Amino acid sequence: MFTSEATIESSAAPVATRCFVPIETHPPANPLIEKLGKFATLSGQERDALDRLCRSRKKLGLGETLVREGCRSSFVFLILKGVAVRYRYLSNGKRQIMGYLLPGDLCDAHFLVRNYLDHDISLLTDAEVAVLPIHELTSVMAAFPTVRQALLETMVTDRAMLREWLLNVGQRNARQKLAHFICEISQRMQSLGQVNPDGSYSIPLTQVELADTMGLTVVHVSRCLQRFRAEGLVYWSRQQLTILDVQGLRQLGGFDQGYLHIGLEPASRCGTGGEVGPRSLVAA
Amino acid sequence: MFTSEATIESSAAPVATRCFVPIETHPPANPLIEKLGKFATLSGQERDALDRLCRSRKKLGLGETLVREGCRSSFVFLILKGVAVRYRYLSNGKRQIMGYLLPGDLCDAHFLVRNYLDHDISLLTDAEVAVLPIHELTSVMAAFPTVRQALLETMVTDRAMLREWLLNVGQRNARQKLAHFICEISQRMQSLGQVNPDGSYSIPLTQVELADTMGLTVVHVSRCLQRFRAEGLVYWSRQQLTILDVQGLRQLGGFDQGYLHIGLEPASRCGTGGEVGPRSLVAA
DNA sequence: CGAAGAGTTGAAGCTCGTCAATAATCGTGG
DNA sequence: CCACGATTATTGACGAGCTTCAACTCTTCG
Repeated sequence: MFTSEATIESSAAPVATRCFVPIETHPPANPLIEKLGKFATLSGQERDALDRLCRSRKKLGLGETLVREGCRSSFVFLILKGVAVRYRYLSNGKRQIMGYLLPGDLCDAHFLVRNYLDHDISLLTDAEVAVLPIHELTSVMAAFPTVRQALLETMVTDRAMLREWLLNVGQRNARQKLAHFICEISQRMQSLGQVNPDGSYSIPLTQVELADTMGLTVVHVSRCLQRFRAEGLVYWSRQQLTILDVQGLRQLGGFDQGYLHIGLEPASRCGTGGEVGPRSLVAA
Repeated sequence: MFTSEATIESSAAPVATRCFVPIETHPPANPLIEKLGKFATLSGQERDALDRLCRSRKKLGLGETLVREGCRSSFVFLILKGVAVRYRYLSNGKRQIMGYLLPGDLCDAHFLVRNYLDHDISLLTDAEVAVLPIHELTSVMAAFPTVRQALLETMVTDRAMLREWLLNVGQRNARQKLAHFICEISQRMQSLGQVNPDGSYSIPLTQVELADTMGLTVVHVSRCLQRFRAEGLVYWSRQQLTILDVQGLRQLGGFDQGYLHIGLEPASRCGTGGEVGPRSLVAA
């Protein structure tokens, strides 16, 4: 039942799996370049500059905190390998997870403005990060407008993801939330090429993280996941995620995927100059 | 009630009311300048450029839609007077409100990147807006780095507010959500000087908006508000908001206010260069 | 005045949280 | 290698918070 699904990706059609690893195939490629490459075409010069920017690397262990609320730093971290999580605690001990950082993601945009962080970021896995000096990053942005533009786009994308999460947490029920989130995270993993040969994903999240992501309790998450399994939708166990029924899952979660801006050239769907439409309050 | 509004500034004006209206007092001041002025000190040249940018104005009516999902435009709207709301619908008819736009706020950052909007924005009141041609805006940003920086900050602030909302919707119960939101919106109104002489606020939101903001039903919002009233916390009726117990409300909602970045020079609270702290998973 | 929107109230029920106990799994050290 | 504690996952019983449905009132506005 679920091997059949799983093999779809790997066997016959590797297309979806790696369509974002254009030319180079050497494993220790720079994930930042790959990521920005999705938003703009980078020249050799620009790629070199980015490579130089990431030269200082560091290995860190599971559970370490990258940035802490209220801190300012003259460095920005770039995730090279591993997964980090961004979150805030409430005084009552509850935690809201605000995002997951995968390879290629920057530990925040405070390089854009003098601004301290309002949350923590820490590691869900052992990881390797690059430590970018902000002033160097700034110079690169100044020297290469394309790079700056691409960086701004990552920020806009990030915000789009936040809005999507708000929608998810605010308006959907537990099953839908989970379904949507699973679609999102697997999509991101896929765009990074991090799909196992059997079509599953290795995602280092426990049910605790899932719960704190969607404002649910662990108990309830557990029950939902079990039902997913029983229904043949998703098999998530031992941090191995296998999606058995992609269609069903997307439909349940109302997942669109456009907002992730992963290598999609947004078709200009509608072009009403500065016109303001007539009164219209979209009747639900 | 609406005219008395304008006199607030001049009359007996309590301190808190006008601490963000530095020098000029002519009523039709440019709200964009005032807003950016909170992030940076603008030169006369810069102010002129911004004024020129906003020269094309337009009056619009309640319920009109400023921007529509999926559209791209070569203009950006700036709210001069009135209130707009940003939202998305789910296919099941549920709506999540993603933000409120008050005078001085820009109808989005798609001027930064070639990027279509993933939501609608429409008016909760009659309003006056300025229509900024994106290419002009871009030139101004190029010519005046200070302005660009300030604009980026508004974007970062916007994102901080989104995170705060996510926390709110995800982790608090109905009363806390409401309390938090009321703190936020009143704070923003206050920073705009839009406080009535009696200390109340005129906020054009119905309970429907409140519900869609926090992922609750109108019925439940109604009950909560009534209890607030009974408890002497807040009196919100007929779009007139009076906060009776600021302390109590803030405590209930866990409201901090720092994230709004309203005229606060962020003290560099903590200065650990690029150091990575020791393992520490903050035990709740 | 009549219609439409906004707010209120009550009853009933479902989703999800809470509490608590048990398994399963993992990392660590003896 | 097995034993140990710690984390993670599962299960059941129970209850609370919030939703749903429906009726009714009040206000606004043409």
